Amino acid sequence: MTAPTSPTKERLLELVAALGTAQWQDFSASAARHGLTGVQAKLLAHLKGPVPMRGLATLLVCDASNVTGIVDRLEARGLVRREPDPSDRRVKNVVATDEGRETIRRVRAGMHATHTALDALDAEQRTALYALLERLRDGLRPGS
Amino acid sequence: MTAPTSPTKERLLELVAALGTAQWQDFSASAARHGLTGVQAKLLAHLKGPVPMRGLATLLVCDASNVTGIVDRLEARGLVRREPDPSDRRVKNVVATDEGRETIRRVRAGMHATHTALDALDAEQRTALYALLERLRDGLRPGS
DNA sequence: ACCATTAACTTGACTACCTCAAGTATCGGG
DNA sequence: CCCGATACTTGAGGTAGTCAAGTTAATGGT
Repeated sequence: MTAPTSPTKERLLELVAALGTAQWQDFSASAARHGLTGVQAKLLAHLKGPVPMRGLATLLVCDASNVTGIVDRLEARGLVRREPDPSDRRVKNVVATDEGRETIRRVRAGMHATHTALDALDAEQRTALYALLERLRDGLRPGS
Repeated sequence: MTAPTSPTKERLLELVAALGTAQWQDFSASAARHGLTGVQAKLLAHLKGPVPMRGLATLLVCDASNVTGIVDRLEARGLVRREPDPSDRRVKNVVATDEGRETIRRVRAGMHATHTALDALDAEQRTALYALLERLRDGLRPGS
């Protein structure tokens, strides 16, 4: 037989969980080396442009009041800035400062374990992995 | 060319992160439906047999004193039991109660998004995914 | 056998994260 | 103009995480 009987869903589930955990550990450890918590770095990672507080709460899947505290701490370190939205005075847009952008870049670059793991795959494997993960994520995203 | 140039490492990194996050959200949401936090459920998931507190700290990659609190709360709910280790009186082994085992089983079963996502793959895709993830995790595990 | 070291666990103090309820300011439609 | 909805903040309360210190028990060397 070509395939040694496909792995059970339980085994796959376990593996996906283990991978997610390992990746988060790697990310958090790298963030810690730059004086950030994992959550702070994750928020920073979402700031490719200005994002309203509410939008961050949606992205992080948490209450808006939680975002207030995280942004407070990032702002105190000068990695992020709140600026008023010109078209809606209720909204505060969060923007990464130059230092913030540089910091998150370094955090990503410092994920040694993840980089090493990905380096172990050749181009073909990466393409296959990408396709499979994309498919998985699409199923994982919306609702059930 | 057959492959549309393999995806950049950055894109793959991002995808792995997104997948990890989505999976954790799904797990935590299912745990919450059973009155548990994600961390509590994760600890419970490791209890296939008796595990000393220290071992749990290693598995969860956190300080031993942190485990004390988590186990306290699980024990208060009757999902877990501390029992003395016969061969080393310093050690307390944590064991899941029947209710604890049943609860974690239900939490896993309640991960609707993950199950749906995995159901979208055929046997061949699962086998390929499993192999790739296993490879990734092995690289992600030890040191750099 | 004895003592020093080391290991497992808990406690206490402190911070971060997270949610909910309530409050303030603003927006937008009738 | 007023009412309801939306964006954000604040405060209370609980979980999660770290570090330092303390207790108890195992262990190794002499």
